[in-house]
Amino acid sequence: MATATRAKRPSKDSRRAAILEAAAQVFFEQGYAATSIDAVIERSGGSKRTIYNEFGSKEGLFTALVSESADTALSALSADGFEGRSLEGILLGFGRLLLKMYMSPGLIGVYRSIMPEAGRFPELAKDFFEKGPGRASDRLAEVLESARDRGEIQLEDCRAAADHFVGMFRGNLHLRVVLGLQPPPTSAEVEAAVRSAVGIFLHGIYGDDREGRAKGR
Amino acid sequence: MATATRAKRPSKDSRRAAILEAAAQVFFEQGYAATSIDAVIERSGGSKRTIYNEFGSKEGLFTALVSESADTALSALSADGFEGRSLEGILLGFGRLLLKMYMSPGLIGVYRSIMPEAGRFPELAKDFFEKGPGRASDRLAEVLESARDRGEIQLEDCRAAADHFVGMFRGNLHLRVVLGLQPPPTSAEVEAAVRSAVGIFLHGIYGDDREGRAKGR
DNA sequence: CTGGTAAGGTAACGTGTATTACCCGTCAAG
DNA sequence: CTTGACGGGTAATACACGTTACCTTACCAG
Repeated sequence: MATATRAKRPSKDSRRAAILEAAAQVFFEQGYAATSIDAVIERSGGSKRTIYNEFGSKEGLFTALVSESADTALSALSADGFEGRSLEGILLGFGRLLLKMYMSPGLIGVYRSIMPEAGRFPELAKDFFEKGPGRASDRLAEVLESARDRGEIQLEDCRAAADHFVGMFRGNLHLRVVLGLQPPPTSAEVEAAVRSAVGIFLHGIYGDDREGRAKGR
Repeated sequence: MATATRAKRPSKDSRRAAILEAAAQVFFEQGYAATSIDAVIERSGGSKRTIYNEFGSKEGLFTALVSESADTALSALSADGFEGRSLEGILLGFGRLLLKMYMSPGLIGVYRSIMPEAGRFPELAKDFFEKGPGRASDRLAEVLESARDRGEIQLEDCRAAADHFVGMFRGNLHLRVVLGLQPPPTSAEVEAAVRSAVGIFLHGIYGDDREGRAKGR
């Protein structure tokens, strides 16, 4: 049996992808409990049997969907090329990355759907938090600590500061989008929000000797 | 008919309150779609008929629950006695108020349950946002603007800054609690988080002439 | 005390849904 | 071309839930 499965019948992977695509539409729109397997099938084509063969159950499908959506949306957090930059540059880059991630349809959907189900899927909630907001905060805390070690900033609790920074990007703008009260922001709006947040955060970080002040205009 | 309804049969108000109490437990724990009317009755006593007489439908019950929970938790936002205080004092007080509100069981529950239902209850979502995070941001923006007018701070976009401030109090700590990954923070943790957030926010706000610097220790 | 009214309780109804038993077409080997 | 087996489609099953029809009981006017 060749590993390359050419087939008239759609390949296993494409079936799986189509189901996950359809599942994203309905689960992320209606929530886990209100979504029926039939509704997924209506959009993906194929049959319920395929879903049960591939994912085992409704829970399995939801778990796989959330897990993969989060992984995809959050994978950008791994690729950090922040080495040679200034602290302001790092924060701006990090902020843009964060805000774009948080505003991506995949993560918005994960947010919407995981909240009431966190009790039913504790491991999923834990994984999501640690891979996303938790990791973002960890990485930023490291950056801040090394900056503190170099004497660039003065900060008592780098971890708390990192949490606050991350929180600024899940503020009212994010909430409005998650609640469906407004469409995702344009690139210009994203950029403005990032610059504003970084400005506030940065100028509160610099110590009393304000050497870095002239750098930003 | 006397207004004081002494009754062997529990008064209408107490029945209503008992139902809402029970509804809060199950809706906020399981989410709207996964909650059955029977589950509410099991905890409140009484009968389904009572619920349908009082609230009309499952949707009506949920709407009333979210609406009243939000009103109760958010009523503290109206009572502002921030007049004579310094900007730092105002922000600290406002921060404590915000964080305690966001961590209250009622608002945590509203958060959990309204997210995936925002599409189904657009008005409820809008009301919630405007009465809560939106209003908080509005009020803070006013405070910031008047401070700017007095020359205390230099800030381009007070509205954006207010959103960021509010966002810091819905950061990773809040998310962990909403996802059930940790219990609500103690008073000491709340105080530490507030001081940290206000510190970052404030020292980023003060203009180049850093007159207010000596005030806070 | 008595009758009338409205609210509370019970049980049924119809619907929707997760899951599975069964059957058919398709694909690879011989 | 034939054959055997496996994945995919259909329909049935068992169940849970929102809602309501009907009955019972508690309250109040006279």
